[in-house]
Amino acid sequence: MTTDRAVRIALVDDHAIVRQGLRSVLDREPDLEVVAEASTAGEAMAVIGRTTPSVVLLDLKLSTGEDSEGLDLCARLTERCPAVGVLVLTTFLDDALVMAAVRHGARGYVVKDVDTTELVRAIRAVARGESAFDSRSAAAMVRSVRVRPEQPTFTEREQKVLELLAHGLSNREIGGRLYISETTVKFHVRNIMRKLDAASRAEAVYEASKMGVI
Amino acid sequence: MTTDRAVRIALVDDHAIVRQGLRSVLDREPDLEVVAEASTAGEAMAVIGRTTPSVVLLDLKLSTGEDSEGLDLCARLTERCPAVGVLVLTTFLDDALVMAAVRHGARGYVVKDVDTTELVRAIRAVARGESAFDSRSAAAMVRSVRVRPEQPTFTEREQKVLELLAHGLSNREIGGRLYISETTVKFHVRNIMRKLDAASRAEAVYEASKMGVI
DNA sequence: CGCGGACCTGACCGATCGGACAGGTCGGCG
DNA sequence: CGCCGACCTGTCCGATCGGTCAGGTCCGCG
Repeated sequence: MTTDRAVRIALVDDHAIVRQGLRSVLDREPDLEVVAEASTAGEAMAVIGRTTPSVVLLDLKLSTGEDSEGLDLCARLTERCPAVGVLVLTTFLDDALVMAAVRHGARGYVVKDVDTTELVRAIRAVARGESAFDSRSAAAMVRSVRVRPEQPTFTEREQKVLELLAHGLSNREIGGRLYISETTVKFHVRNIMRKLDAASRAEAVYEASKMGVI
Repeated sequence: MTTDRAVRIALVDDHAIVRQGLRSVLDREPDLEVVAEASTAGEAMAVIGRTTPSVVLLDLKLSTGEDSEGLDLCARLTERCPAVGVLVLTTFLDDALVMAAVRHGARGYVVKDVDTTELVRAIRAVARGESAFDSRSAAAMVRSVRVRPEQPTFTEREQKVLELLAHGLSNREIGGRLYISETTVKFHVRNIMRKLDAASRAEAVYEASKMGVI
């Protein structure tokens, strides 16, 4: 009768051996129950729809070797079944991949060589609706998000201009908003572009956005 | 003789009571040692330079009530002393603030009402050079990073144009790069702007960058 | 076999941009 | 005091953009 209280888990990994290993690890935990397995994205969608797990352990590298298949599955899963939490479980750590997984709806990211207690802890966290990242994955997110140290500094005025620039305002409109002339705005825009080494306002906005200045 | 192996900690919080509370909690852990306290940013910089802690517990809300003071301190700390790990410890959870802290060099973020074991675990993780976020902070990062579900889809061509757009190329240059005419590029740019509801290419790049399309 | 979608191309025009001049004020700092 | 940096203003011009017409091909889907 622990069934209705147990965390229902689906395993999505193209390696049967890995699934078997996970199953044996998780079977030792009385509150965890593996209710489904799948080796491909299509299979996963079908079986998950039937078995309604609360957590999906997903290896992004599926048969095709393309990450996109796993990411795509991740996005479709979280869209169709918002109740299920996707916990990505991969062999290698890739900074960009962590970010990509999160963008596609994953609620956690764990590298396969963490010890089992940490994996189990992550699963329980995701089941509770929380997020779970092992320390290296968290570090990867930090690296992806953190600004570069050589970040140029902007004056207050440039900062304001930059924000309005990003929102698509023309020089004249920015001038009106800041009570300065269009010419002055062009002056600031030029300085901004110079500092960011950008060839156009579009690139300036891109660089500034990347480094979190906006 | 545990001193040279202990994690040296600095407490930066403008409330003496909070510092006292933290100190009593951390004193119970034999491997943790509070070596410095500070209530203002200036004080913190001075005392941290002298006592060389490996972890700084930082409350972003300092006396001024402005987050910027704490963020600024965070940035200066991590710049001047890359060896110290800043673990942000705040009362309230603010999605934007988590991101801001990370951007300014923080290696962890914990809300004050976590239980002490989790706090201690986070401190040890940061001391080891790892990252540490409690589950709600991690969730905040996820929310900040995740794309909105209403994200428009771009055709392959639009995707390419968008990338070159972000790198500051003009329509003509993009056309040259993709072996299509300038007119065609303008056609794609218009569609991109329409999909992103942007008034200019600059705003289009900003929106696309925000949602991780580029 | 039509229909739509993605993709491609042309011409035209006013608005805007990017860059180059040439100025100005104000406060801080040596 | 003179210098510098942030900020402000102007004029001029060619390049580019944003928008609007008008067309076209190719392919998949009903």
